[in-house]
Parts: sequence; structure tokens; C-alpha cells
Amino acid sequence: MVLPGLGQTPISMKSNGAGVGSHRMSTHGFKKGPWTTAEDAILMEYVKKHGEGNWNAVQKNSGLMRCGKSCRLRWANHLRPNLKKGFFSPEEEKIIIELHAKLGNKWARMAAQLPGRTDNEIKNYWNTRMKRHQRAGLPIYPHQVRDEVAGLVLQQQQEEQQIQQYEGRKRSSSSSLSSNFLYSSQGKNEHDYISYFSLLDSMISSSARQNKAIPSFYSNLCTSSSNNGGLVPPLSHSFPFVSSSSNLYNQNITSQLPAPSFHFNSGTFEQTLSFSSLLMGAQTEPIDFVPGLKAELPSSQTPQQPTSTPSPTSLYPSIGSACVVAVSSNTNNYCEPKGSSGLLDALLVESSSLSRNERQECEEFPQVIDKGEDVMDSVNVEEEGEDDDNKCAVEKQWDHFSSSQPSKGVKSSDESIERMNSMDEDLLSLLNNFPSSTPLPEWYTKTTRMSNGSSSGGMRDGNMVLYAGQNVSPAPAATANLNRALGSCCWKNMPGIC
DNA sequence: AAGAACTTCAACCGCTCCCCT
DNA sequence: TAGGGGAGCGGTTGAAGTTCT
Repeated sequence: MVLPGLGQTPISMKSNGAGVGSHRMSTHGFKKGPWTTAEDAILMEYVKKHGEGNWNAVQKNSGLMRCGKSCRLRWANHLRPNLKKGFFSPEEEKIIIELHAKLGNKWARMAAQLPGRTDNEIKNYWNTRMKRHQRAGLPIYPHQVRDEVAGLVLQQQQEEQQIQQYEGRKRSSSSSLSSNFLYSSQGKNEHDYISYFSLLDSMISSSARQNKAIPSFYSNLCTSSSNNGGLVPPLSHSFPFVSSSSNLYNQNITSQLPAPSFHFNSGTFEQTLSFSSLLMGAQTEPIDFVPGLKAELPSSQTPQQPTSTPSPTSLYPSIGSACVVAVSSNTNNYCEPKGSSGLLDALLVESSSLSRNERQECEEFPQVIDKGEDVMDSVNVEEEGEDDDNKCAVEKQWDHFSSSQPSKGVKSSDESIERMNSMDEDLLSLLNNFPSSTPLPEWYTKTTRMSNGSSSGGMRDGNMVLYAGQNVSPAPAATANLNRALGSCCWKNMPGIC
């Protein structure tokens, strides 16, 4: 049964994002794009009759040419009763901020505590707010929230300390450091982890200073995908980030020192180092360390993701010093041991960063060694000026790259798109290795837009590719994402490994 | 007024979890 | 216990709206 009028009146003026143009058909013959009033009516009628759920049956029973997922989403986000629309109230905003501090990007769980609001709505709100705050140089979390969470972390740490002391008494002796450090995520405390990388960091720093090799267990911990879900049990009792000297709120740490992030994945300890995490630490200036924040990057879904996406080690030569972030407790304020876990994670990462700062000199990671300055200092280099001789290979490469940029306003063509994609790879590669001391080249920051001849509003840059001051259409995905990522990037904060 | 720049948000995608057989 | 399918989640996309120049 297909009702008349189907597909005639889009509900929203906005087209769906994933598709190019409206009303595309999926490979399974389902319609994509904005919903029409007629489709909404069909879906509402269906739910009225059959209730929610069994979304894949909607198409069979109603003739609606939408996949089950699409139906569920439409219902959940727009059609179901008692949905609140419009701006978030100040009270709701407050709740969202607090929840995000505790939960991270757990939109669905946040939505569960905000009646009438959808996860999508909250997610969009948060992302918008975060960008706004970043631009304005404002902290993402109010001091009050931060303090509360810091207190929570301290409390958790104390609890863990007690557990550790108890378990320490139980253990007769330890045969190896490694065995002490690693324990299985399959244990009964699977969801009760807290990582104590402060101690690890100091150990690594100490090893480095003494020219000792990094303990193998540590590098294994950081790089393996072992099935035992290697975790770092509580060993350190110091949480420097809780101190008032904490830099997190002053937004310095991560802009200087991109922090590798890790997540737990069903008992597997995996590193999630990627170009996105690189940009996460360098996206803006100033920057809040915002849990869950990832710079928009070539998506894994994107077929044109550059093959030159650097390996974790090329991004983070100091990978051996990367730290586990997994915080939780038995309280309601726990963070799941996977993905973003809110301000708690941020606090822990900050701790990691503080320690890592010391390790910049570490000879264990020769790639990281800069010209003798730490990262903070290297930012100042641009003020002092530097001649060509002082430029590292990457900088020179960049100079060459930028000086060879073609003229602006190239019209799209197969050739130009192909060239842009090729340049994407070069650019990504350069970005990954670009020193922090050099400002964003003018040719990149200055953009020209070419009109697509549309009748209103001109070309939307968000829909265009901005590449090296040029636009091409359609967008090579990697470039489009890179543009987003670089949208407000302060060039000098790109992590330097020169 | 035109078009560039920026923002918003609906809807998609891939992945994971969970339940049922 | 394995695996298939449905549901849900979080990330991402890009067209349209809005503001700026």
C-alpha cells in the first residue's frame, strides 16, 4: 500500500546529510533523504496500530519505502509524542553540562535524563556549544562542574587505593613488574577500572633519564591488542591534576601536547591513535580538553580516506609513553571503560600530559626530540624568527609544497579532483609532521570561493571543498573533512615533531 | 545586493549489543 | 554455544539557514 502524495512535501527544508541531493535511493531500494509529511503520516499510523519496535516490518506492512533504521530514527527524533522542541532551557543546559562531565559523549544516557529530548538533539547542542566556547576561548565546563568532578576523581582514587592496599596484602609477592601491572579485564572488576598512569609516566621518565630501556610490559601495554585487556591497576596515589595548578582549565595542555587516547574494546586494549587524535590535541587555540572531542577527519566511512593516513607511531613517536585512560567506580558517577568518559577522562589525560611534558627530552624516542626546546618553547620560536637553515626537513618540505600551489579558483574536473586527492595525501602527511612553530601559510588561510551558479546564497562553503585556497566540487572527502578539522585551527599548535 | 563565511541539525553510516532460535 | 537479526548508539555528513563582509 502506498499512500498518495508520498514524497511530495519534504518536512524539512534541509536535506539529509549523508546523501548528495535529496530523495536518493539506497542500494536496498529504500528511500533516503528528508521525510515528507505523507511519510510521517504513514509512520505515525503504523506505530499507532502496531506500536513501536519491529521497525524493519514497517516497509512490509505500510509500503513506506524507508529502512527500519530510518523509521526508528524519524519516530524517535521527530514523531513520537511528548517531544520537546525548541531551545534548551537554562536548567536543561546545566544538566547537560553536568552529565557530559560525568558521562562524556553518552548521548542516549543523557537523553534518558532529559525528558522530551533526544540524543541527537543533545549531541548537536553539545557540539555547537563546544565549538562556540572554543572560539570564544571559554572553558567548556564551568569551574564548579570541574571542581566537583575533580573531587570525584580524588574520591575514586582513594577508594582504589584502599582496594590496592587490601589486594597488596593478599598478594604474597610479585614475580615480575609486568604481572603486577597487568590484570585481566575479564575479572569481576571489569567495569571498575581506574588507570594510574602518573606512576607509569614517572617510571618511564625515570627510565629515560637513566638511559634505561622502556620496560617491555609498558610498551606492550600501550601497543598491543592483547586479549587480556591489559589494564593498569592502581599504583600511584598522586593526582597532580587535582591541584589548583591544573592547566586543563587554562586550556594549555592539550594544545601543546596532543594526548594519545586509548579505549577499551570488549576486553581488548586498543590504541586509537589516529590523525583525529592528533587534531584533537591541536585543533584550536585555545582549546579545552573536551572528552569525546574529535576533530572531524576523514571518516572511516569515507572511501577516499587517504592511504597516507599516518601510522600511530608516525603521529606519536612517543607512543611508548601513552597512557591508559579508563575511569570508573562503583558509584553512579562512573565512566564506562571505553570511549569518552567525560571530564574525568580529561582530568586523567591532563595528568598524563603533565608527565609527558617531561619526557620530551627522552632519548628513547629520538623522533620527538626537537631543537632542544620543549614543546612550549617551540611555540615561541616563530616570534624569534628563524632562518631557512634552521628549518627542519618537514618545514622545508612545507615551504616547497606551499610555494608550488596552483592558482586559485580551479574549476572542478576529473583532473583537478584527482589532483586534489593526491594533494590531500601530501597535505595530510605534512600536517602530521609539521612543526608547531610555523604559522599557517597564507595561501591556505586565504580562501576563495567559486560560485556554483546557484540562485540564492552563493556557494555554501561547507558544501564545497576548500583545498589550498581552492574549491573543487564534488568534494574529495578527505579534504572536506580536513577543512573542517582545520576550521579554526591555530597552526602553531599543530604538534611538531621536527 | 551578492556572495562568502559560518552555523545548525536532520539523517545517514558503521559498529556493537542483545535477544532469540 | 553460535550466529542471525533487530535495535540502539555515537560519529559523521552536507544541505539549508543565518550572519558577515
